[in-house]
Amino acid sequence: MTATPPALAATTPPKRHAMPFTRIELVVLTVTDGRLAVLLGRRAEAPQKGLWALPGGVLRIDLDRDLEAAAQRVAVERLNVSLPFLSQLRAAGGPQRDPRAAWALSIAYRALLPIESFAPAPGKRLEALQWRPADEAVADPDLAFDHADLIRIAVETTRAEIDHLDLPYGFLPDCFTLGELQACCEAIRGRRLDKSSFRRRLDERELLEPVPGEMRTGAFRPAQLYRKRQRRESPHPGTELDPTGRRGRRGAPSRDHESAGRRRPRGTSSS
Amino acid sequence: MTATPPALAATTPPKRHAMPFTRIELVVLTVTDGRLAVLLGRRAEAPQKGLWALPGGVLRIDLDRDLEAAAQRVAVERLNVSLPFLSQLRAAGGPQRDPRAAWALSIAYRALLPIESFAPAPGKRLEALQWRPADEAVADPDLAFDHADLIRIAVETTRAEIDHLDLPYGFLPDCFTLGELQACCEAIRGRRLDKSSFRRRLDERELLEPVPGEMRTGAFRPAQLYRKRQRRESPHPGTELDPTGRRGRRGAPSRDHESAGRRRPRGTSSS
DNA sequence: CTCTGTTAGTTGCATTACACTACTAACTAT
DNA sequence: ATAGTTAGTAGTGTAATGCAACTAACAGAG
Repeated sequence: MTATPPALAATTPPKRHAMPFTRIELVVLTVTDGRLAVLLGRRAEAPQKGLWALPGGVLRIDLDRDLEAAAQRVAVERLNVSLPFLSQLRAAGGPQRDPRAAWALSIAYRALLPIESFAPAPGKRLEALQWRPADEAVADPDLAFDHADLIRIAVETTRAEIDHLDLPYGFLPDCFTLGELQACCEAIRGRRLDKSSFRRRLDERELLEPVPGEMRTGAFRPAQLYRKRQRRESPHPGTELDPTGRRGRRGAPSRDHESAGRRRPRGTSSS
Repeated sequence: MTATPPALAATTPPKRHAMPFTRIELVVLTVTDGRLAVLLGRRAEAPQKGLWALPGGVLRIDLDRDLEAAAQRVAVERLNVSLPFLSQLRAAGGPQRDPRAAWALSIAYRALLPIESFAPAPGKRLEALQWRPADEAVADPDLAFDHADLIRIAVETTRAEIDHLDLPYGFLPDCFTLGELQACCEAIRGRRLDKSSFRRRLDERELLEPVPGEMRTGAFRPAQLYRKRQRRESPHPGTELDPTGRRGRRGAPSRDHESAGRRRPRGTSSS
């Protein structure tokens, strides 16, 4: 193949081309009512005024230190909240995406939020906020722009993480029971999981540690609370030789000696 | 919920903010010499003139229909080739990334290329092209900008795909033998794979189909040629939320686990 | 108090997926 | 014919998982 001679290009000064209208869009997910839901805002201004859309805002190169900081700023401006679990989803761009500009580029970020510790309040340019079941939003033809596509990608990504046992800490409080964790994963995946397998896999991978003494006491039998375990450094990969096959912690946390929680057998000795 | 009155915002005219200097970077991978390699170009101009870097170019909103088209245009301009297997990797942005602009944004795309059917030729602004082993490039502190990071992400993504048995069709010709496929996967993963397991997994997932009658006859026993099988429609078996409403987390007496929908008959080897 | 319903947590077993080894088949070169 | 190399298949032991049954702990109804 013949290379196009770059002769003329060399003479061109560092010309400035017009740059795209660049925005951040937020796909904020939560688990509520046993289902995965996405936060939508009703647009208070044109274009697409009145339609439901993802919260988003323009990238401000005078304010934003990087893309993630931009997403945080947008979250504060539009939702009056900060998002601890942000991850970049993808970028979408083209000339037809937004009538405000000749060429619009959006970087979509995904956030996971536990709904109970989150009070969204509509901010600039939004009339109202609404949690919408994720599957419903993906199929909604009335969402503004290409936002249904972005939501679909966010949902697929999140579900794939669950299959990989990347736990959705973003949906959970600091401490949680295994039942709550499983229910959360089931809500995301959209199907029931097996309790035994689920716990065995968690145990083998040593992702969690019990919070000593802490139990969640509800209507029924109290449950041990767990929290995320610090990823141990693995400076010596593969040298974890342990022919016994015993993993770190084994057995029942509730049986974990007297230190863990109160043991108050019922009428066995008192009667 | 209480809507904050957008009083002041309404008075602001649709002010135009400065937009980031937006570029496309290409992480072009291939398999050569039994290893994963990445294509680097030596920069012919400032900044970082003379350093090895990913091929890339400025997004042209007057030319590019969307981001992928922009990546294709850049590939033609810089490498004189078109890239059939493109996928978006991620976006990176910040004020310190490129001295040419106050705020630089790069969208990185990954491409897979079979090296034999590809003749790269240095195009505009590149003095030379070079295939560099991927692991070496990731560890190279002399690469321009943050390109080593982008390469690392591309390599990790590609390796994860192999583990998932997402086959690297981009590295292969239309028809290939199972031995070639396995060698390719081994080069990407950087370790040997077991022939028996590899073929059994391929067979179970029904990813390939034999090209009838076609054999690759080389120095030794001829091998059957295979090609990618059209993805059969798999409308994700109805495991979406079951409408019984028993998902309320608390109060689900149902013992029924929604077990795997369709079961695949085993041993469907068709030889 | 007992009984019942519900969640927490464990155990055992069957099935499956996989790694490892070994084997047969087909071809070329000598 | 023999050696050498790749193609392709089969068996076997082990680990991962799916499934179900079991015990434990608690609240509330009666």
